Amino acid sequence: MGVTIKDVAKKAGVSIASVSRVINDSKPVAPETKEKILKVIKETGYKPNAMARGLKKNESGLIGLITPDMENGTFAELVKGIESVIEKNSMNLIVSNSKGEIERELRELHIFKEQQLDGIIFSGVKFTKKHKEYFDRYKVPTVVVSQKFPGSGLPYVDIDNYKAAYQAVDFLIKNNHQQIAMVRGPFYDKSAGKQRYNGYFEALKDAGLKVNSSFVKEGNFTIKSGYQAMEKILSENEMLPTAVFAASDRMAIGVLDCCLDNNLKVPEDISIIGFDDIELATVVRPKLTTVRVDHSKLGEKSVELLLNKIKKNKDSESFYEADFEIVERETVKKLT
Amino acid sequence: MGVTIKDVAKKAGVSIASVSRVINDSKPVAPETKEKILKVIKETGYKPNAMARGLKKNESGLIGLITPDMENGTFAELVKGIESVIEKNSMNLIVSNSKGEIERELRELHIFKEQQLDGIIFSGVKFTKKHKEYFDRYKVPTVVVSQKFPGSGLPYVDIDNYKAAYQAVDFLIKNNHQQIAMVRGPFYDKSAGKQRYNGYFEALKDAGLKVNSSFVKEGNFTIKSGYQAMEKILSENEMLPTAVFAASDRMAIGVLDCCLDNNLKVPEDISIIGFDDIELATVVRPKLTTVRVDHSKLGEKSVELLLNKIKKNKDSESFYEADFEIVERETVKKLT
DNA sequence: ATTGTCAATGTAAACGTTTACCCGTTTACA
DNA sequence: TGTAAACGGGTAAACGTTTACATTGACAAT
Repeated sequence: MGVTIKDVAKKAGVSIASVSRVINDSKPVAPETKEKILKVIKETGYKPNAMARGLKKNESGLIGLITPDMENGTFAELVKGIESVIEKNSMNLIVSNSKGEIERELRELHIFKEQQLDGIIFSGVKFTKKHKEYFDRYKVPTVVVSQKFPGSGLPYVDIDNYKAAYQAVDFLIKNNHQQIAMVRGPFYDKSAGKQRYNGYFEALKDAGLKVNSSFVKEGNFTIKSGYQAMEKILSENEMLPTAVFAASDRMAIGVLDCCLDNNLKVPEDISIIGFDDIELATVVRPKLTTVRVDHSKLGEKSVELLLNKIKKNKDSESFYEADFEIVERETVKKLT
Repeated sequence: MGVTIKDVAKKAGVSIASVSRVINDSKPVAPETKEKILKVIKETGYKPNAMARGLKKNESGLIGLITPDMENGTFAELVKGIESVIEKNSMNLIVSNSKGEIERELRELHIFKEQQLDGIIFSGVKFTKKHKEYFDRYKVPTVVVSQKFPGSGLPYVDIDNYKAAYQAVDFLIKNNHQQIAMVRGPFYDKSAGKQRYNGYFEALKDAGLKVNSSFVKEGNFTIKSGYQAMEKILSENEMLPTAVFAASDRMAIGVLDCCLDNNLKVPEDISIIGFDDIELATVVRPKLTTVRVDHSKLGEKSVELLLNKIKKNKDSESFYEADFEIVERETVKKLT
């Protein structure tokens, strides 16, 4: 179909080896020959066939990203970070949405194996026996992002979810809140969702506050689920919390919506703190106080770790924990 | 490295041809043989190498998406639509962000050619001579999405931007607004941004309203640019508009923010209508009245068109125009 | 018994590269 | 001047598939 290395070689009156050498400059070739070849390449618009090259060199130049959710507001930022370093290494990014379904996730992993991806950035929701089998068998270089999966042996890039949650709740406590509710995410093994809950729990405990189980409700990180969780908290408790910690900004927004719809003023009647600091957090009124996580950085770091792993760089870090920071905006009130 | 078709063949005591036949079921093979082969495949975890296959069959199973912006709130939805149909055809999606820079865009296109992508979904910002050269030379099947590029000869999937803008402004007029400002996007050729402005212009003209050039300011589709555009409108005019039409929801949110910061009540003092209906539109207070565009559908349709083009389906549509609809929320007030 | 047909399978070429190996010329140095 | 090293460049094998073509054997029809 297109023009191949043979065509170029013939037209330039050299062997295909020479052409290969100039396009990769893998070996010196005489200036005149080089020029001749370059000229033909320009004329014909020749592009080396990545599949043929990949087959031979056993690398595809492709990195895969599996996420459970592309609409959570952090995805774009994550991809931005990933792309920035992928681009520098002239690789390409394949994305795929598992929708949080294990079956789909596994299927994607297998497809990625077939496609001969050089590495995978994996933002899974759970690490099952099947995952283990997969990674044991195929050994595709992989790094986990925004999650940890201890015991999987996979390097990860994340923040310290426990610590971040602890500090968020502690921030509330320092503002004299005592009745603190939480809208948490689902629990899986040692997942981020679980860690954030642990942080909440310990912060309360350390402050000598009792944790009230009807104050914690589960959501699934969507705005709607945050709304519904807050509805439950409102209806099930006579004495309302003075503050709520949501395990994601989207859920926090749902909480906020719910409060507003129930004529609760934020932060006068009730304070809210979120998690992530997505763009939404700053456009909502009142603006959301939250825990800032630099997802773009997480993206960058995960590719860097992955690239190290691909190059079998033995003494490379096997994890990275990014900083976080509480950003005060308008949804937390200091009680007197 | 991994297990290949040869290994499977040897272990099953058959020829590689037979193995190939069962994994593709391209030709009948005796049930017992088949079973034997299948068993070995399962045992060894054999996966066909997509690069080898692709090289031979001259197709990669890869579709590329180029967008200028992944953080505009429509991207996730678009990709969702794209993925849903790509998945059905067991293909994979490569994404790439041009950041609206022509150079980068062109570079991506060339990389896509090298990677032997089967097709490209192109959301460009401008169609230059270099684009034309590229498509003329390489003939990679391509469909344009959320844009048109008449004269490029490329099929497109979009809405009728002119009509949609016209109706949005007409909606304002029907609510008795007469002083209508617009925050428009940048103009390129016959771009969507231009079309939306034309719709605004004509709607005013048809209603016998004069268009006031200090009422129209340019943004670049970000929230911030919307804010700044509105600041200009506010500062440059003694008599303020009673309504503003923003060419995207994000800019509309910027406008809203600016109004709020300037103690203008929305919609009491000023009405706003946006464009796109991204999720943000519903979480902002007051909730944004806007023109709903189904980006997920646009995504689906663009892959469908692309697949037709790849299969050289001659009598396939060469464009698709999706519906849109005005969704009334809380930012437009009916004047009396 | 001979031929023909058909199904199942095998053989080998081809896809477009990279690269180990080889060969011929030139250069450097004793 | 002779020999070795260095250099430039060509040949061909290999990467893991698919597939056209060839082969085999079984069975039916003559």
